[in-house]
Amino acid sequence: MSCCGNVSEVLEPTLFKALSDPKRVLLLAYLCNCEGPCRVGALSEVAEIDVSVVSRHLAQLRDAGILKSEKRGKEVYYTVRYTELAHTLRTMANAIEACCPDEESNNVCCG
Amino acid sequence: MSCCGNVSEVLEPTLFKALSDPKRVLLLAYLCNCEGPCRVGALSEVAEIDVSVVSRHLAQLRDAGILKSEKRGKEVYYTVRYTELAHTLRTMANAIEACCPDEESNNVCCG
DNA sequence: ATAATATTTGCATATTGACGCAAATATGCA
DNA sequence: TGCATATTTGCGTCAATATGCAAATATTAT
Repeated sequence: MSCCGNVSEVLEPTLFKALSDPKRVLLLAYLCNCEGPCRVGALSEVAEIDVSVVSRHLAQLRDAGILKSEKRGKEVYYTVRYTELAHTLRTMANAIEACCPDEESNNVCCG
Repeated sequence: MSCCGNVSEVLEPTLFKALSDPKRVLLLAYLCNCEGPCRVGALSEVAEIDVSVVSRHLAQLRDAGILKSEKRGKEVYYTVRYTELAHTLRTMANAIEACCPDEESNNVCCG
C-alpha cells in the first residue's frame, strides 16, 4: 500500500472539466454574488451570453455537483452548493498534502 | 461590494483544464505514489500510455503549476508540487465557503 | 565521431467541446 | 383554448484538444 492511494479516487476529472471553461467559472462567480437562487435568464443577461449556452453551462455545473437547480413555475433557479463544493476541494487538498510530505528529498522510487 | 468578490480570481480555469483529462489525473496519481521524482519513460510504462503523449501531458501539468520538472542527464524527472497544489485547492475551498453561508435561504437577489 | 537511450516536437487524424440559431417543451395567464 | 414567457434541446459549424507515429534534439557511453 502506498502513502497516498486515495488520490486517484478523490481527483475527479468530471468536476475539473466543469470548471475548465472560463465562461462557466464566470457564471459560477456571478452565482456566488447572488445571495440566493438565480434565474437562467438573469445570468444570461448579466454575463451577456446566449441563453441556450448559459442553460447548457449551468446544467454541466449541476451534473458535476457544483450547482443545484430548482424549478419554480416556468423559471429555473440555480444555486451554488457551497458547502459540498468547499468540502470536495478541501478533501482534494488533504489527499494531495498527505502524499510524501518530504518534498525536498531527491529520492527516486519508480525511475 | 459583494460577499465573495474574489471567487472569480481564485478559480483559475487553467488549473482545472490541466486536471480535466482522465489520463493526466492518472499520471498525477502515479506520481503521487512515487516517493520522489519520476521519469517520463517510467510513467509511460506503468500507465501504458505512449511516451510522446505522456511527455505532453506532463508538460501541461507543469505549465499549470502542478508539477515541476528537473533534468538529470538525459532523463527528465517530474515531481508533484504537493504543498503549492494543496494550498491552491484550499484557497479555493475557503473562497467558496466564504460566499453566502446562509445556503438554506430562499431569497432571490438577482432574479 | 558513432551509437544508444531519453525526451520532445512536427504532423496528420480523430475526437471532443463550444457556439448560436431555430424548434421543441413547459408553465402560467387571459 | 390560445398566447406569452422561460428554458431546454436538435443540429450544423467551427475551434480546441488528444493521439500516435516518425523525425528531431539532447545527453551519455564506447
